[in-house]
Amino acid sequence: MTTDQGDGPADDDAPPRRDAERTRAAILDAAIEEFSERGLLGGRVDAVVERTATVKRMVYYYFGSKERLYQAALIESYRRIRQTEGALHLETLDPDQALRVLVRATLAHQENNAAFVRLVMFENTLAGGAIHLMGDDVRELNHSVVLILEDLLARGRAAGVFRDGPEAPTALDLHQVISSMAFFRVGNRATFRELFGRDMVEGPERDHVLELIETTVLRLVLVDPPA
Amino acid sequence: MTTDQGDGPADDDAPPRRDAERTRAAILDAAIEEFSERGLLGGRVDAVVERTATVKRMVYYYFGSKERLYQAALIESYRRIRQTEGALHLETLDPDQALRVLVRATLAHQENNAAFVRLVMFENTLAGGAIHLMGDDVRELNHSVVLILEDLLARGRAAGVFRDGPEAPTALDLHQVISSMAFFRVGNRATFRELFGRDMVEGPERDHVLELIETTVLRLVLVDPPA
Amino acid sequence: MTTDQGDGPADDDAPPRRDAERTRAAILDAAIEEFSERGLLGGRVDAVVERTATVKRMVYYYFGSKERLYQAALIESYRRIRQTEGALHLETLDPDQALRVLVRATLAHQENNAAFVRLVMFENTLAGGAIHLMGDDVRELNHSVVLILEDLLARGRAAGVFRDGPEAPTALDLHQVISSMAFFRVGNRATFRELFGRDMVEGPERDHVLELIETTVLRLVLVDPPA
Amino acid sequence: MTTDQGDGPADDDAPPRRDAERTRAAILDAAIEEFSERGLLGGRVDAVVERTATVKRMVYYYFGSKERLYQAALIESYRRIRQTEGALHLETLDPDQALRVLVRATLAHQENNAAFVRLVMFENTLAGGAIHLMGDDVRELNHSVVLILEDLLARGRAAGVFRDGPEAPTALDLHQVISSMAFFRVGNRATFRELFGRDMVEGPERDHVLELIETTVLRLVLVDPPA
DNA sequence: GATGAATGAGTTTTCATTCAT
DNA sequence: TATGAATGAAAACTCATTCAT
Repeated sequence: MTTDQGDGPADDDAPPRRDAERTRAAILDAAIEEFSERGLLGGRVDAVVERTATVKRMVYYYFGSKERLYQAALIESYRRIRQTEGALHLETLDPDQALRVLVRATLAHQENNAAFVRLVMFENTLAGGAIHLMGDDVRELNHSVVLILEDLLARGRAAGVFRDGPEAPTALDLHQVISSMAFFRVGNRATFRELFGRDMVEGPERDHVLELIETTVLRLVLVDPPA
Repeated sequence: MTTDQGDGPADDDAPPRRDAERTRAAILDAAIEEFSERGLLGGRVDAVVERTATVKRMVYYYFGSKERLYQAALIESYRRIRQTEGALHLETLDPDQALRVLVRATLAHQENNAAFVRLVMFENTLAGGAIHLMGDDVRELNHSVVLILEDLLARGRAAGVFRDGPEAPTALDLHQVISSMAFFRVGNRATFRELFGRDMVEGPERDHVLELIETTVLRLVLVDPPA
Repeated sequence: MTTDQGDGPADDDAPPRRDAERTRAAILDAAIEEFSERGLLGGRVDAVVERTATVKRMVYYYFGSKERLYQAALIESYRRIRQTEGALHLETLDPDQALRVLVRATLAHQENNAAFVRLVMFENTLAGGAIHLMGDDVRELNHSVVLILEDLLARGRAAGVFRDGPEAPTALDLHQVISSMAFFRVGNRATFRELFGRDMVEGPERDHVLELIETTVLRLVLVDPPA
Repeated sequence: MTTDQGDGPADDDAPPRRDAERTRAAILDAAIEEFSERGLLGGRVDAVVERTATVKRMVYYYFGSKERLYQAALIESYRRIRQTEGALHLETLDPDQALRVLVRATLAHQENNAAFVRLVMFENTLAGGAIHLMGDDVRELNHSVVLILEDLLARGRAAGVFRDGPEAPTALDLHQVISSMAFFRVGNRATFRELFGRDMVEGPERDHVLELIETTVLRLVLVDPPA
């Protein structure tokens, strides 16, 4: 996103190349790791630096404070997600198939971005809650998911396969349900495995869990769910 | 947990005598608050004590270390839940009604015990995850919910109102789905409100959200869900 | 020394028998252990109590303070040594044989009373040094060893087997040499073994070390030492 | 150990610049003093720092923990001894003269390095004993003394002045005997003075004690000791 | 831009000792 | 005489941040 690797341009002859950006990016990477593992309060600036080739002073040079570094890590995390999404081309699929694909994609995505999930969990545990999320772009980004769902629902209702009427779930409802189960799967994995012996992310029960979540969502919207 | 052991006298209103149990319980209460607000890493022993009439030394007198206090707080939190549960008498209700009541009770409970939810979230964010939950009693306690669900499912299937067969959800499946949505509602409330403008816990959308969750669970198990 | 075990007298019918003395003695025993392992500064009152059936308050009841308890432990330790000594009947042996016996007895004694040796070492490491040894009885007790040596030396000189004259060692000289080697053997055992691989107290080199020390002392006083 | 690494400039009298080595060395010096006076358990990090121009934080910056600082002090102490030794040129002296010089040098050395003796005493009083001495360099260093003694003994035996045969003392034997008396003189000085009125280190009996120790060692090895 | 040394305020933990019964 | 609870002072250790080069 920021580093300019490889095909790089212009001033390659200046001995200290764009090390600035590289250093900044390296710190950010390390911060995402550190904070996603221990949160804002538990994460240590020293630990961030140790994951890096630079020294502590640079953190303050580039980010000013631990808190601002945390915020930068959070935003960067959201940004990376946006890149991954989008390319599902759900509009070419039947509504119910499209919904299945979306659910599976969401699950896969959070599975591959546990760091992101953890960051959001930490964010929610902070006093005021969600304080560091400022920025309309983040809000806008997340809204796009709702738009996709809205289109999906409209097509499904038009086709008569999705429920309609005042009782039927809205796009935001669907997003809430999907997010709930996707988050819980990754975020509460440890506790759930410890207490009930089920690993929702890896191992033999993984497929069953994915099926379960997909089914739950589909039965919520389908007019005529399969037995 | 409370005082008045056996031979204890009547005058409970006497000036606060030296009372080990009372002191211990007060520290534990304060710890649940503090840790649920800031987590193990963020919580401070000083802050725990400030919520109390005792001094810091007593924390170490009774609990040994900050970590052991945290663990005690976690276990006590689980214990309190058990007390609330159980008294629902679900066996006297029709299966589908019973399931509705159970869902609503779970939602209400977590709503009233945000501290508990937050503690579990913090627990899941810790390195190894769920490390502090050791103790079979906690595991056993949580298992009771699954047993209740199993009975419920059996009755519903016998009555022909709940789905049956290899595709049908198990008791643990149901528990996972219910927990997912109950946890997300309380645990991710801040982020969700910030990003989508919906407050899942209080305010005008509260009822809609409760309906949504109940419907999601019911449609998952009902053979013939209402339109 | 203090406890009154068994053949005990008088008021045996009073239900709480001489528990006072028993408690005091138990604390003293525990204190000797604790302080000989960790010294005055390193020893903890809690640890003393844990080696006992009583509680911490009793330490203060009987001894007033940690320091006074330490002092009591030190004195008691010296007292116990006195009991062991004395019964060697060296006067019935030839002077050189008597000296050999005395050396061996000293070595054996310190080997069996590592706690005592350690207490003395700790005492010497304390700031002022030997501050807690006050009491003429202790001084007198130790002087008895010198008297024994003086008698021994006189007999040996009279018999012409021990060196005489201004160059010859005095009784105190002998005591110093014997004590040096006896103390070092027990007190510096760990370091010496670590650095030179020789265990001076146990194992295959033990006999050699005992021989060495005996020889060193004997050659110092004998007029005509064996080749 | 000292500063002025390589490119360093000339002005050594400039105001105390930021100098890592200097700070580290100052802390180490202070630690040797503090720990030799009070031991690992009794020594306080605050007290170490007070002997210094730096602050407590630096102890942890450079040494990590109190225990590691103690260990560094112990090793540094051993290192300093090595520097003092070696330059005796014993090989140019007659064997018996050389042994006398070595004994006197050892005594003088420990007299001038009471801190070292005390550190070793403390080390021996610690639970496991000599635990902090790890490091082959320390072991190797100490072994050099034995090598010197071995050379000395060989020369003396060849010259017919030192005892030979299975009964004769080994180099390690000699080292043990010398160390015993040198250690006792400094380490048990306080107790010995208190109990027997003899100050082995200073005062009128000093010379007598040095003579005594020298004689004891010499008579152990000489074939034909003087009357 | 980059770097290692330095720092002060805070945080957990320990420990001898006293209180109330 | 015995006991468990309580406590304040001090100790070890941590951490975000800044200084000097």
